[in-house]
Amino acid sequence: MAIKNGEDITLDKLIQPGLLLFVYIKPSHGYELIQNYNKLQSTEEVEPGTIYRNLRRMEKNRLLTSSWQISESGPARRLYEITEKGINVLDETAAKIEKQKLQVEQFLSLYREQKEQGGSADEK
Amino acid sequence: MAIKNGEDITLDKLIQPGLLLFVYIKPSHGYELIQNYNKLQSTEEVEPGTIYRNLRRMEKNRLLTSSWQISESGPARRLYEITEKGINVLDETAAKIEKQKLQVEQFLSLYREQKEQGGSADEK
DNA sequence: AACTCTATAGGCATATTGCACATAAGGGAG
DNA sequence: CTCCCTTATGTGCAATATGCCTATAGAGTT
Repeated sequence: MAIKNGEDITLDKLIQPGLLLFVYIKPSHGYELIQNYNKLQSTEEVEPGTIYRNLRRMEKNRLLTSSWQISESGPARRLYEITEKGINVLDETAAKIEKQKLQVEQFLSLYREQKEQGGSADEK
Repeated sequence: MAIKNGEDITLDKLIQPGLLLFVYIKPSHGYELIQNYNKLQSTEEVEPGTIYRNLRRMEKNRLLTSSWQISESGPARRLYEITEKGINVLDETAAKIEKQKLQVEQFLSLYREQKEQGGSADEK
């Protein structure tokens, strides 16, 4: 979460973990990852610029490597592949996400609990 | 996720949703919320400064209201209560978090699927 | 020549955090 | 009384990440 307005509460979009996983499944380039990401994930769309910057960042951090591929049609594309380090980080991140899932479930169960109990007596 | 190092992938800590829910359950002040938050949630600890700033921000956005309470022992504390708007935002946020849970589950299932299939032939 | 699609990327303003530090009340030890 | 610890709230600064907009460029179509 970053800019926008500060008014509404935004949630994590798992950009880096998602990209890392996609590239792990199949080496790919930015434009394709944008398509995949925005079709698969059930959240708001992510800016192309954000995707590209995250890919460059992950390459800088040696989670990915890239090489230019000349395609028969259209401009050259940067093909990303995951590194050993990237796989390790992916594994660690998956573990963190499991914890986050617990956290999310904890939030939702607390929320529902409160809605059920407080809802009847405190009907406004 | 914000500062730190840029090296490792950080996940959302649900600070605002968590605080909003806690205050919804019981009006409370910052110091107490820090204790609750850092004890209940299964993630890394959150800076006191971050908690206080989020509370002030949510008050500015009219999700919370605060009033000074003088306690018998120790300095005055700012007691936060949730507003109507805050409850609405909490409800909306809970809906978003349900979606995020799906997203998280989607990530984990894709991840495990890939680990099982790729794992046997590619044992490091 | 103009337009569209593919493909990558940077500038700028804004938002948020981590770390450190400041402030302040009250209580206990010496 | 002074020093220190706990409670309690907050700010300044640098760093980081994103949204929105714009630039660049190859290749094919009209």
